[in-house]
Amino acid sequence: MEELKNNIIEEIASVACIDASEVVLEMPKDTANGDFAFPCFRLSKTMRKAPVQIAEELKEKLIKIEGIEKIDSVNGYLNFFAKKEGMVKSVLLDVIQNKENYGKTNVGKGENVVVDYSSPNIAKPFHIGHLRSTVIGKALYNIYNHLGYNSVGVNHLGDWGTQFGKLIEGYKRWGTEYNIEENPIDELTKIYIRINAVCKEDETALDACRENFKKLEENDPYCVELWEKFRSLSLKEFDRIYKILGCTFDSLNGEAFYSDKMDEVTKLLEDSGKLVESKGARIIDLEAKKMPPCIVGKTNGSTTYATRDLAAIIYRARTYNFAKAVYLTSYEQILHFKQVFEVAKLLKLDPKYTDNLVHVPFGMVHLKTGKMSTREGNIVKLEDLINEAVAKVEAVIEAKNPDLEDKKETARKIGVGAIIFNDLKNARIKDEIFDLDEMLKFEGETGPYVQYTYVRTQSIIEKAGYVPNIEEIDFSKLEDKDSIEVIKNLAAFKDAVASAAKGNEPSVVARYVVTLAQSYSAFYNNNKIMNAEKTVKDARLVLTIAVGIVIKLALSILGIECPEKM
RNA sequence: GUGCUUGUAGCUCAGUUGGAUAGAGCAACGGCCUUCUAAGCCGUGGGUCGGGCGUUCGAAUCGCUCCAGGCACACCA
Repeated sequence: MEELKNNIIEEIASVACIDASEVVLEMPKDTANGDFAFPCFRLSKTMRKAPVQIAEELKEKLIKIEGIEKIDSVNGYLNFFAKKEGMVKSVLLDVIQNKENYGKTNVGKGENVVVDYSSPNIAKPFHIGHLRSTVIGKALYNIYNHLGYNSVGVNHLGDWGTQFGKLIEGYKRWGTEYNIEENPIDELTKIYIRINAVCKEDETALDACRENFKKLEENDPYCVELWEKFRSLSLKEFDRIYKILGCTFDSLNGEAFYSDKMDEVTKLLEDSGKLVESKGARIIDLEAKKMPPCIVGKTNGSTTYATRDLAAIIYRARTYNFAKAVYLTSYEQILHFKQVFEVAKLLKLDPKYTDNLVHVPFGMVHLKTGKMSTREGNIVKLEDLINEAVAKVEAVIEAKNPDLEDKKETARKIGVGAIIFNDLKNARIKDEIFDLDEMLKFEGETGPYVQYTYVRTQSIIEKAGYVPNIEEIDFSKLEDKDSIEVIKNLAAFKDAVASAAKGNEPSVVARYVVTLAQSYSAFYNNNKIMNAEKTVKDARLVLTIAVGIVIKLALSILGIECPEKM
């Protein structure tokens, strides 16, 4: 398909005497306008002719292009009609021969991309707000891998900061009232909410919390012991959730990991001569960049989130020699990362690192009642959501396919898939209003719909009971409109992945796989496979196999599993 | 107040580097299961692309401006 496109581009370039980079081809929405189109309008200025005339002249000169059977000139457009059989053959061979490696490239040249994602706060519930960072990050991780990068997934745990001073203070005051061994996160959350309420009323309590954190930074044994306890109990719970989501990390180095790496940051910033004192705090002034100052040292001497992020940049540059480092957080932190990335330029790192720090912000999940806040206690825990989704899927299975084997496992894959897909299908910057009913719809542009389409392909392959020899397929049997639509969508996979990486936007792949599934469903409804004449049946089977491969591949890139039956 | 961001069908959203008649899903209505899984398919209705001005052969897309929502803006992360 790319080859065909390149042929056309080269021919146009040579005939029109322009550079190939100036030839931009489109894929017309309406198939009546061909498979590729070249708008001649932009040439009209330099060539001093009407677009229609240019198109006509180019058409006359373009005598023969490999793989093209017809060229039309319509209203200033040059429309190219591909030889269907060749196009069908090249696409299907590509998919069938490469299987799950279809569309893999080596543009990443094995270089490391650090993906900083998920990053929940220790001792707080893993709620539906954390889901976005986790699923978008995981998808980007897979997307970069597919493009030949080596992704490094870092869960930058929120395991440091004043919040631990608060928890320690709360535990000191009322620790015996709560059973944190039994139900760590829920109980710690109660303590957290309670101490926050106290701090709101009582400034001295807040000071005590800050003092606790300072002690923690200074390795006070009591504080460290409590911190370790909170951390390990929380991680145990997170592990359970990551397992359900099929999520793994290459590093769990959170903020605490950098607590002993701050001095170097401070030293480097001092050396830069840009570190100044202001109102008792140590800051980098960013007025020249039209930003508020970046605070790297608090009045009481302890560090900030920014300092730890700077230490992390140094550490990751040295450890991973990254080609790119992407950070997944909600858009609340846009300014923070702008500041940190600016200050990072003062750390004397090779610019190849500091020029490739990318914050990837995403929209927030709101409840109908407003913003979620652990402090206020109005959150939806992810695990509760997953349980509801799986329960609903189980009910659907019971109604539609009660004889299904492995109902529980299938329900898990579908329920979790529905939740993940729902979070990935829209542009990441969009806010989301949490609506359980909306989330648990399994019809239309949803995860279960795509999975269902995959299951249909597998069902047909199973029923056929054989795999046709690709060498013997008569690809001319797939020249009907439905088949061609599927073929074009199969070919579009590579662009979808590339464009998702370019914009750090997994929704492109999610949209893509829906489109592929839709085109196959239409094909499936309009064309009988099993009882077609043998050569037709074989050709359609190969198409079906290819669709199965690409749907499964695309979903796996999105971090979604496919049941074989449902 | 400053900066960023969002605004497209009743609802949720797509819309390639500006291109041909602005597309899906949901909801509504009407069809399609004695034949490969109806979690499906086909059809109908539904649009001042927030408003205005501008650039251009051509604007949902680019620029300016206004309106509306959201977020951030010194010791939370």
